[in-house]
Amino acid sequence: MALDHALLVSLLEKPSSGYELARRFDRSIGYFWHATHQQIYRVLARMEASQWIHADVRAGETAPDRKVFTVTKGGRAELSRWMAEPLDPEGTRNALMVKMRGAAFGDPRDLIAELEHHRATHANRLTCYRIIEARDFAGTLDPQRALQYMVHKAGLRFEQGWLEWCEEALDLLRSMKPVTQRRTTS
Amino acid sequence: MALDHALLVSLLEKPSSGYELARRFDRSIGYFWHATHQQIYRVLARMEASQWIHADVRAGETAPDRKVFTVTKGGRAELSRWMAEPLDPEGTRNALMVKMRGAAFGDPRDLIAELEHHRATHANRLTCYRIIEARDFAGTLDPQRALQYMVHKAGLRFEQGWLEWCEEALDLLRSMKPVTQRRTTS
DNA sequence: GGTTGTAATGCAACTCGTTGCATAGTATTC
DNA sequence: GAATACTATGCAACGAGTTGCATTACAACC
Repeated sequence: MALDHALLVSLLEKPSSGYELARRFDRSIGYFWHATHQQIYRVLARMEASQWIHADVRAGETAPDRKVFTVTKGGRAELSRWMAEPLDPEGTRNALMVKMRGAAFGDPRDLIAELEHHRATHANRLTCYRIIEARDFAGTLDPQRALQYMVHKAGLRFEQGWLEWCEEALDLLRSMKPVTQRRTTS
Repeated sequence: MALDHALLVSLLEKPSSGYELARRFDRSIGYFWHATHQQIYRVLARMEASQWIHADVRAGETAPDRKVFTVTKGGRAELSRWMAEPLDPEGTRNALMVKMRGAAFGDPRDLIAELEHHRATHANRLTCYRIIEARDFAGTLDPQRALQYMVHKAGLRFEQGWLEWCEEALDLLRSMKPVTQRRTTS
């Protein structure tokens, strides 16, 4: 599992409470890793028990006591251990691709609306990432920033890729005759 | 959940046994969906109970009785139901990106080997996909084929994207000074 | 003839991820 | 001053995914 390590990196970048992490995860590293507050709280509890992180309780400030977590030496050690361990490929999962192939067994044109929605989503994200790029990654960057930018660039690249693919797929679907009922090929 | 539906599509394309599905999943739809034989057997059992698929036991042929599954009318109905239901975005997860950001808290050059390995993997897959493209998707295609090709193209596009990104990231890492120990930014 | 390899199916146990709910204080709006 | 929304944390239960093991049969090798 790597949610642990994603959180360690995030906490090294900035010590935070669980709630704060949950929200930051919808941006930054979040392009490549999403987690709900539930998962985060559980993993934080586990990591505190393993003494990879240390909680600093700030009472009263806002509402219920805020627990701000910092990475300990043990946590840093665990992170380096994990960093050194080679990754295996990681299987992508994409239900849209399943739908594309499934479309052959119904009317392919029924997928048009879905694809248009995806195209719009990717276009939006792309715009958003470009704004962040201009704001946060202009000029010369220190090593940490440069690495973050490289991750950001992967985000840009993939949104762009999806966008182009959606266009291409829409062209295909629009060119197809309605109701191409196909039976199994067996 | 969509493993169910991925299997339905796969079975519509070609009725198969669990074992066969498990292997086919490492190719074709498998670029965008991976599952172990365990998951597959369990889902098949569940779907048989729901009468979405029907088992045809072929005894003796090979070793233990082979159960060849076919999609029933109920299964087709369920597939259309799912096809019509809109998808939500799907959060990607990529541990390599976590490592990239984590690299700022150790020696970034330690990641070079890892990235080279990824680059090689993506280059291999790309070659492999190109061979399949030339073999299976040349000339005019019927609607089902055309849809499969579109999925295949997504695979090509993303392998290409990763490959280029790996090159870019390697250039960055190689240009970085060894041992850039950084503390947290808090 | 015994070992190893591969096709084929499956159980059990565990961890990860998701969903729904609960609480509690603070801030804002009508 | 009551209702609504947001910050902040957490429990409980369930379902998805992973890992390790077990079984059976045929096929090939040495």
